[in-house]
Amino acid sequence: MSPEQQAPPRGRTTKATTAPRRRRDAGRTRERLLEAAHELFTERGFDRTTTREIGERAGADPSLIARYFGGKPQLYLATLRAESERAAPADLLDDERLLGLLRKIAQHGPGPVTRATVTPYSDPVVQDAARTQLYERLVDPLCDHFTTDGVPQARLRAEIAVAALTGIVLARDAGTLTELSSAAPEEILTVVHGVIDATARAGAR
Amino acid sequence: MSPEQQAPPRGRTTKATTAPRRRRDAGRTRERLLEAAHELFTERGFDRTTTREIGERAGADPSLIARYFGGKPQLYLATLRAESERAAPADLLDDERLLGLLRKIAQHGPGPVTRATVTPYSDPVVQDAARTQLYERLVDPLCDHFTTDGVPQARLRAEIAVAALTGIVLARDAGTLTELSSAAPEEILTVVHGVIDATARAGAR
DNA sequence: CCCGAATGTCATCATGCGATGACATCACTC
DNA sequence: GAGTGATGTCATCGCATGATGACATTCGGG
Repeated sequence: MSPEQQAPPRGRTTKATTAPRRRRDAGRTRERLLEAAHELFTERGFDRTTTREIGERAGADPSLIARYFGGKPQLYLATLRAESERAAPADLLDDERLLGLLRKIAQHGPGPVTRATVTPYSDPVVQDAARTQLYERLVDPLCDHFTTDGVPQARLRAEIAVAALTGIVLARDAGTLTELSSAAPEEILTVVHGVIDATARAGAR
Repeated sequence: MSPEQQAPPRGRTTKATTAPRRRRDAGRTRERLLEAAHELFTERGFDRTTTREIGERAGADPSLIARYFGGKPQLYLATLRAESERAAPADLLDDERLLGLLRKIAQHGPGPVTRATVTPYSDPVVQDAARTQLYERLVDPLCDHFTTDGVPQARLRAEIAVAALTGIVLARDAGTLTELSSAAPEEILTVVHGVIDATARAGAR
């Protein structure tokens, strides 16, 4: 077909140093699979993502998913773990951090954890892992904040705040609500902040 | 196999009156399929629901779905239409109506329209139909309210309010956030109202 | 240089899905 | 009561998916 697809442009690496430069590198392949999986799970959710797609994007054979991770659900779990190591707990009450979060999501899409908030997954293990992440990163920090501020029903209100934020972020990503989807993070920051703030103040006025 | 599965317990209906009592009734079967589909689409979403399940719950053969509706996507569309005929536009700013909405959702689960807000569907026709419903029933009424109240960015804010509400309702249904899921509609009404209210007031303080 | 393990590729299987069409059964009209 | 279209049942197809194992290739150590 395409002339591009010629013989591998291999520089015949003179065997070179016994350096980490390997053409076959399981570790690297594993990483690429993980990355591709994270992207696709983020874009389409767990169910709509196929192992073949993951393999294609990672430039690896789908069968390696089974070999390296055990299967698609285990790959998903690995994705969650990787995400949790990278991301620090977010302070939703800090405008700057909130804006950062919105920007990051606008750029990279909501994470699998976010999606799991509103979409129950088939595999209970997967569902549970996602929930743990959600609490550690969003609910608990906000709940602590509310508690120290003397907000009643701190936990319930924190959960409502996170749920509302999740809805906003996911709707933005889904494109169902046109103006919301096309608005820049800065444009919605004020309102989103107001929403989160309202969960703390409602009724206590 | 099982003794239960004996000859059809047919009461030999003496032919009886020429009354509407028919053993074969396409209209009724269609209805049952529609009901079952609505329930299942509501519980698990479009993708996770199979035509065989729908048939089983409806007590009808799955092949009738193709015959009566054209296929699974068309059945989904019929579900949306049926839902739209039943449900009137909801006024999210009225506490009583909002409570009624929350109660209804707590009882029957969120409708397919609600779910479509945050989960893009594969079929664009389906997605579009869901969006139309969403605007007519929730966004537009709220937007009008905001406009007459002189709220700036009425449309954007209305969309954010609907998105937030959707997140709350779906998270409640998903069971991911424990306290939110177990709370009664009355318990969260105040906070939810505050959230919607906040979309109008934020920044204009 | 050679061997065994690690790594990657490929063909294939089993399963579940939606769809289709052939066939059986019923209901209504004449 | 015979015929005809409507209605329901069943077997099966084609397709996509995740998984599996056989095979090919490469790497690294002896």
